[in-house]
Amino acid sequence: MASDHTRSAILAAAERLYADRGFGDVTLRDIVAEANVNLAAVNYHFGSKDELIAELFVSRSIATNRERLRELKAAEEQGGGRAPIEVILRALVGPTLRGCLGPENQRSTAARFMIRASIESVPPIRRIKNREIDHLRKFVGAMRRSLPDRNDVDIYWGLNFALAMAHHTIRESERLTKLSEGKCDLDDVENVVARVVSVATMALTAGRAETRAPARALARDAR
Amino acid sequence: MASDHTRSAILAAAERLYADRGFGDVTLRDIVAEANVNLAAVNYHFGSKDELIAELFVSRSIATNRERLRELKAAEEQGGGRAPIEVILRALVGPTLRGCLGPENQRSTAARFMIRASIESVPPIRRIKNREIDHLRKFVGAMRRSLPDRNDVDIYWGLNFALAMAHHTIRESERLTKLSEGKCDLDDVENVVARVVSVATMALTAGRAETRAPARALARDAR
DNA sequence: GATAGTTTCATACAAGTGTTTGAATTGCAA
DNA sequence: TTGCAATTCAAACACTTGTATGAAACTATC
Repeated sequence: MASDHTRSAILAAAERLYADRGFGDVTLRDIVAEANVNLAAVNYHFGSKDELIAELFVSRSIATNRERLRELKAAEEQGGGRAPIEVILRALVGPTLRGCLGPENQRSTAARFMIRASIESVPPIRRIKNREIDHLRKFVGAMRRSLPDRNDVDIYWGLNFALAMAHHTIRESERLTKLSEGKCDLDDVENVVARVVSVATMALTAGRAETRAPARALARDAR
Repeated sequence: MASDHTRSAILAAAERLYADRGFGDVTLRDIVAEANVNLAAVNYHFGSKDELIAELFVSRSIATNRERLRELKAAEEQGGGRAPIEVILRALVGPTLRGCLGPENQRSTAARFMIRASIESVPPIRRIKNREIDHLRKFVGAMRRSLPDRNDVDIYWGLNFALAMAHHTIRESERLTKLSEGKCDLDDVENVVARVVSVATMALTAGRAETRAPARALARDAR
């Protein structure tokens, strides 16, 4: 079975580099340099570069999903099967935001890697990514239980917007900081989480009549 | 001055391919094949691949910005210097959503190219992208005039979330369709625009006390 | 301590990339 | 038509990429 040392060194180095620089411009030679191993080691241990990426993504994916679900289940059990929508949304976007924003030294390479993966969509990952939908369905279920008289379409849109705000804020954090001249403090992660959750909650709980058929009359007037 | 035919054929082909497949896997040889020109033509007319991308991005960028600003100015003039926040947001996200979603045959390659550019962030584009911030500032100004008693931080966050919802919905439209089993109709673009504008408006106009210090007590309780 | 299996290493390889070159072709003015 | 510049073209170039090879080093079992 051997030491496994090289294997995990490669995984760690690859995750770090991909998280920092994206998949586009990280070569195998970059990875083996970072890991201090020989070039051929990647193909020896993983078969190919794509299989390395896939293994990295799968293992990180199930770890992340497990964490989010743990948080969700705990909340639902505590609430006797129904959690407040804010808590559900917090379980959905909190871990990722916390892992990607905040003080540099406490960001997790895992979270940043997953964000890269969700953005760049490189072939080996795209092939696997379908199962993330099954994971999201569990959140849809919890949201349905939390808001029983909300229709499904609104739930889906609410979920979509919650993820949108979280991911976009992470991706464009630098631009938001620059645009606001530092007035939007992205290091205050809990504030960011609260804002995202607050807006998503509003989207999901706003007056029914308005949200079911969202402001179309107004849309026409505005043309 | 010559015919310019080759030049514009290359630009069109490149835009089409980048819009469809992203920057990652479109080679110079793909472009010249699509444009029916010789390989060397790109370097002859543009100097390098990066300069081709940059020129494409710059020209599309100013065109898009001009359109958004035209819509914004018209609205403000009609309202005597102040436009309703919904109309401002509509001018911000409407054109992009309309250009990227909806029936296949009426999507604009320009809009789809710009979305790719905003996602993949390839080096030649990253170098130019700063001026987009100046463009966004004009929308910040309009939003300030529309909501004079809102503080700047809330404005910035509202703008950020509006763009977040629009872009994310475009990028993940396929996933949302699959997740909702078709119940979220992304071909009904005006409905999508209305939803995004509606939620962003709520984010920007919700009760002051709540949004200024967003639900932090609740956040603590939820842990 | 010899041996067989595993792991490392330097090196080579094939394929693909953007770019360059120099000759051919074209288009246009004198 | 002639001459000259602009443009096109096929081919080659230099470089980087992921992968394969075969020898060397290591490890553990007998």
